[in-house]
Amino acid sequence: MPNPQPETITGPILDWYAEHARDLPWRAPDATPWGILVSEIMLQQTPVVRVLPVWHEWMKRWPTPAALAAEPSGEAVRAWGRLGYPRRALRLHGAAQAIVERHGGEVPDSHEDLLALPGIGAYTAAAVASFAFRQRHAVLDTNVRRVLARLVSAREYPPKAPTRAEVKVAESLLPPDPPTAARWSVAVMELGALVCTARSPRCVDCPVLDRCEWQLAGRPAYDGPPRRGQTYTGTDRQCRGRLLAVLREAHEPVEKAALDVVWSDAVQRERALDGLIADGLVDPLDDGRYALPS
DNA sequence: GAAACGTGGTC
DNA sequence: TGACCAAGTTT
Repeated sequence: MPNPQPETITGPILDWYAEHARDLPWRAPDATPWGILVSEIMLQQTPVVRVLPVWHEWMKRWPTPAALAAEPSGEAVRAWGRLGYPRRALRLHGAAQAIVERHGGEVPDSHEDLLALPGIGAYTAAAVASFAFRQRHAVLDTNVRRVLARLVSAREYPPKAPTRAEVKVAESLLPPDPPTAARWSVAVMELGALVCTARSPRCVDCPVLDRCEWQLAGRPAYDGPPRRGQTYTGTDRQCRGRLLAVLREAHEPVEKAALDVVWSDAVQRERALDGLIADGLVDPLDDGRYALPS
């Protein structure tokens, strides 16, 4: 059941955020919608500390969507560095092009238009609409889902995939005033990132400890199905990463042999390379060499 | 709805 | 040491 008095939860968390929020550049008063959008894509499945230097580099080099859209997509992939999931770089470049073509170079402010951009799903559309345009949307990322699972549902962890019920809970807590709702959303995320963490939550520092259903239930351990199970060593993913790293670090097209040396299993190597080409991350040139896409 | 998709730090 | 985790999206 939703809390009958949401303010008893939102109030203390908003107060906590006012005092403990990290000073992140995409939260600065002069942050642009574009800068916020770029940060949201980079932060998908990626820790803040790793994003910071790359974000600054991108903002300096491509301060507007038009600036990025004017460059080859391969430059976005190269500047992505080792953030991981390089298809995000390609999609961000595609989003920049779409913003120029469909929205006159301005990041759109509607959830619907944002959702239509490549690489932007339900979470990121809600996040950009909230954080860049101060709108009222339920923002359900992994941090918020974990906080609400504990606070409201007395579970240590949320379900594997977001459910209708989670959306309902998030909406029931959203303050009516849009700017306040936007601040609330970032505040819950921050609480999840700094206090209500996955592994060792710092409940002693929690502003709503006395209202936490998980705490009141005696912090029962997670009892659902295993939440993970992906090894990395030896996978196609690792192989793709090795291949792409060669192209990122080379500033001109490379011979096939330069790719062959970084992965010994030829069958897997060819499969991974084909995948990269199919994804548009690698361009097979007519002369037999390979390059980042233009 | 499950599976694929990078990378590096932590306990 | 190896499993888990970090502001998800796409197919």
